[in-house]
Amino acid sequence: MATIRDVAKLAGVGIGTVSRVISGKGSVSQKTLDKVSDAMTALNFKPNTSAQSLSSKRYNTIGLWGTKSSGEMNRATLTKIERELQPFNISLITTDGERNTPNQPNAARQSIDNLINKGCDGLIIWGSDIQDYDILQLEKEFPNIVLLNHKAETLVEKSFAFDHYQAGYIAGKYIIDHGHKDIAYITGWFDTSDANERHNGFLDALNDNNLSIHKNLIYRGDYTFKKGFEGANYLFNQKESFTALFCANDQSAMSAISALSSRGVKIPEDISVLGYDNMNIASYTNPPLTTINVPTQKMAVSAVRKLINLCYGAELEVDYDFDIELIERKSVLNLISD
Amino acid sequence: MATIRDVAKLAGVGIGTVSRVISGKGSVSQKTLDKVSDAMTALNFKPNTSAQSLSSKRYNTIGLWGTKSSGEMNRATLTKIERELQPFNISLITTDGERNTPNQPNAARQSIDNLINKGCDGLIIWGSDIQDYDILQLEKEFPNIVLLNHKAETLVEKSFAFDHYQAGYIAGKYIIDHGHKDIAYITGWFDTSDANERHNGFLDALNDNNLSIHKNLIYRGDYTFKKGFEGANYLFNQKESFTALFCANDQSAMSAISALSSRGVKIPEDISVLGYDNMNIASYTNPPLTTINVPTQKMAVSAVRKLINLCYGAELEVDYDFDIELIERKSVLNLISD
DNA sequence: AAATATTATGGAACCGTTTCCAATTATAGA
DNA sequence: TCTATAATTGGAAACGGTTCCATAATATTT
Repeated sequence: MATIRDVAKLAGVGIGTVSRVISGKGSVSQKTLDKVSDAMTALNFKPNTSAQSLSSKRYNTIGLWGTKSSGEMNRATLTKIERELQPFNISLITTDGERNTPNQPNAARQSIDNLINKGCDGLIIWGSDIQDYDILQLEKEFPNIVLLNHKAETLVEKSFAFDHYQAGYIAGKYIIDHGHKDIAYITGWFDTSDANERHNGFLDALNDNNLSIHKNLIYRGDYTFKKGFEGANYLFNQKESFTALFCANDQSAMSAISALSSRGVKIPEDISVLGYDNMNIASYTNPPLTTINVPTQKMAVSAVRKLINLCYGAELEVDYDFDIELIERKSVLNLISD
Repeated sequence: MATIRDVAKLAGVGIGTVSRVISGKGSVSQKTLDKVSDAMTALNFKPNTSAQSLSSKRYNTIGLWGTKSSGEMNRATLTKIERELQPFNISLITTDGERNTPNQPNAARQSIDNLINKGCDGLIIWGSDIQDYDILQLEKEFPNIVLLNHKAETLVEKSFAFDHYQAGYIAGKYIIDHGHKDIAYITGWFDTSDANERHNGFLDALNDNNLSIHKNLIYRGDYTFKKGFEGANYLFNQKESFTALFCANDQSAMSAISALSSRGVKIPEDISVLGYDNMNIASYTNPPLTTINVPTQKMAVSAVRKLINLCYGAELEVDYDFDIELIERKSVLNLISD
């Protein structure tokens, strides 16, 4: 591999000049620029990134921290993120992060530190798999972070999330407004604040309308197809009947629909089902799934842009306002005739 | 940040000794080891990865090259890969790679070179988005590569794939063995050799049994839900009727089932549907989808291990034999009474 | 106890950049 | 033409590790 010195020698200039050409900073006359460029192509010179990082303390790399439980972290979003990074020639390092456990109360922070230590200029923290306290602490020591799909109160500028409470509320309101009074609910996994907010929003919407869910009609799910399927069967077997079912995500909604359909239940005539996420597939279930659109990709784009701004100073358009939209398809029946 | 020299000074030893402690190579007496370890924790010393890479030419990083079109690259597989890497403390850099186009005949190679240039010890090439010729050329210059979900004839040791032709053949055979003669087919996207092999395998199975598909019953899909849905509607409207439908992947199979179901078609009584991929959701469709299991995660694990072996010499168990398994669920009816 | 082999240690040189400053050259103004 | 100013240039020093060799300390053999 050719080094900067080889280039300098061939071009008949000093190494400082070559460095200036590489970075595009500092002034170089057109004549020398040409000489150096020629030498670089002649030698197929590629700057050594380790050397660059070592001396500049700039890594041109950002880290993505998230855990397997952040299931939404799908390839499409990852691609979106990479697309934003590409023009700046910034790499993305992904991690399979750890969550805190009673046994390892610092697991999250430690896996984050590991990631930083690999040489990241900044970090995207995906999801709510880490406590706010830890986030704030981290941010003090390492300010180049951005939160995706999670909001920390004192870090609004760096938080890219929508209002989960409101989203839950909208879901509840929609079901009520369609005349349903007997409602069942397959929950998600209650390990993050966001999940709890959505949950509370949903329940509050019912409360505010003097409705409540019979405790036998709440099934504790975990976002998986499996639990959605099992949950629907469980609920169907209760003596309490229901006309509407809210599922904490589309995956459980889809498998719940399958479970119910295969028992001869007509969706939505017998039971309405409302999902949450608006996955690609939601338009292609039978019936097409009414659900709540989660603007993950938009949030991801803005989060990355903000991070680029923090790390490298580039001024990019950043959005903090993410619409929660209820996508009306065919899986919820309106019981109110007007 | 503390450096190796700070540690050396505090521990009262030379920098070489500290380096030996870090790497665990070379001999260090227990006494000095303790002194150095203490100093390292006291100073919260973390070796600088750039400096390490610069001087050792080892990056502890591998790159994952794949394009958005390799849709299977889902979070679950990515997590599997990261899990294999973690014990060795190796990072993963992902890219959104480019494919060659008539305008940019070297796009793929160039995006690979970029990735290598970021500092990778090795590369996972995911999918068939690059021509064999380019792969062989690359491998000559940069031998630490491994192919995932693609087989290059002269690179068997580095190829981790199953036999797509056979998989297609099995699919065709299964449908025939269940007595179907009027068969429809929603294809995939014919841009990779693997897709073509699967296609040929499927068609050959029919051929070998003196069956063929009416040209009106072949719909050119692209693996998306959308095309599966549209394809099913298109096929249903043809005057030629059919009792079985093969879809090139589960996504199209699922949306095809939805489309047909919503038109009152009973699956599998009226039309049988066979998928391909065995996605998580396949067990939870209505009816549960009979499909062909693609051992993506197993292949990924072996591919990574082989790569670790190539890059770092570790001897790990590597598998080259990936079963193609037809998962029998409820979406294909047996017309043969016996 | 002396000779020899083995283990442990220190530190200079090096990896390939960036940074910074001093020196040189070009340009503009008087 | 002579300064003053600005643009351009060269290269030493620094970034923080690894490597390697010479040397010192210990253990083993005779």
